[in-house]
Amino acid sequence: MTATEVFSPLERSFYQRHPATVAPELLGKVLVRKLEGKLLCGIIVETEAYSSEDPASHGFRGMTERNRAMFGPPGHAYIYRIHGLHYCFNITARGSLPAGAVLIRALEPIRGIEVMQQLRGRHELRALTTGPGKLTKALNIDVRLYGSDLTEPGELFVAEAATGARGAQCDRVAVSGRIGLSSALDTPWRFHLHANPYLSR
DNA sequence: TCTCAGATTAACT
DNA sequence: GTTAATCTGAGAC
Repeated sequence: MTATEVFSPLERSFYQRHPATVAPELLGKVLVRKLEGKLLCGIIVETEAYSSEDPASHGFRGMTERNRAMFGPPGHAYIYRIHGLHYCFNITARGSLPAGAVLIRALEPIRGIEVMQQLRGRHELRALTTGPGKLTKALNIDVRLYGSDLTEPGELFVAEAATGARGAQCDRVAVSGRIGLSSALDTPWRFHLHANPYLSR
């Protein structure tokens, strides 16, 4: 990493829209994690949209202690634990909805890869961030970052695509049904960059 | 108060 | 292909 690289967070207005609109536009953006002076970055290659009008969403049945961030202001981190073991990282996004968020499912690592390998305990690039629980571990994301403002250049934020980053933003966006759900499978709210090698599956 | 399913992963056979 | 690991909230009792 060089000191000349500057990442600017996306503006709040980017997140003040429906999750299904925000989710595909997040593809190709860069997730930036500052960790002990080091910079860990990855291109977002796979997302899923969730909203309070969706039976599969945590926000569907009202606010609980865990999901309260979904009902808060847009552009913040919603982090939760799944199956008692793994964390999933979401970005809150909603227009006039009472709650909404976009799940980040997979990244393409571009900076701080050695640190990610340490955190994950794995060496293969394709095993670092190709799943929701994997990327949170690779970037050391946990509940300490719950509610973080992703429009501020702090420990964690989302920036415009870095120049020369494999031209990820030129890839085509593909749409499909979401993964791992038992309800609302006919809602095509999973978005990913076509043929990217770092998709979760 | 108790039970179960879940936006998952990795280590088994 | 199958299963264990193990936390939270909803729904049953």
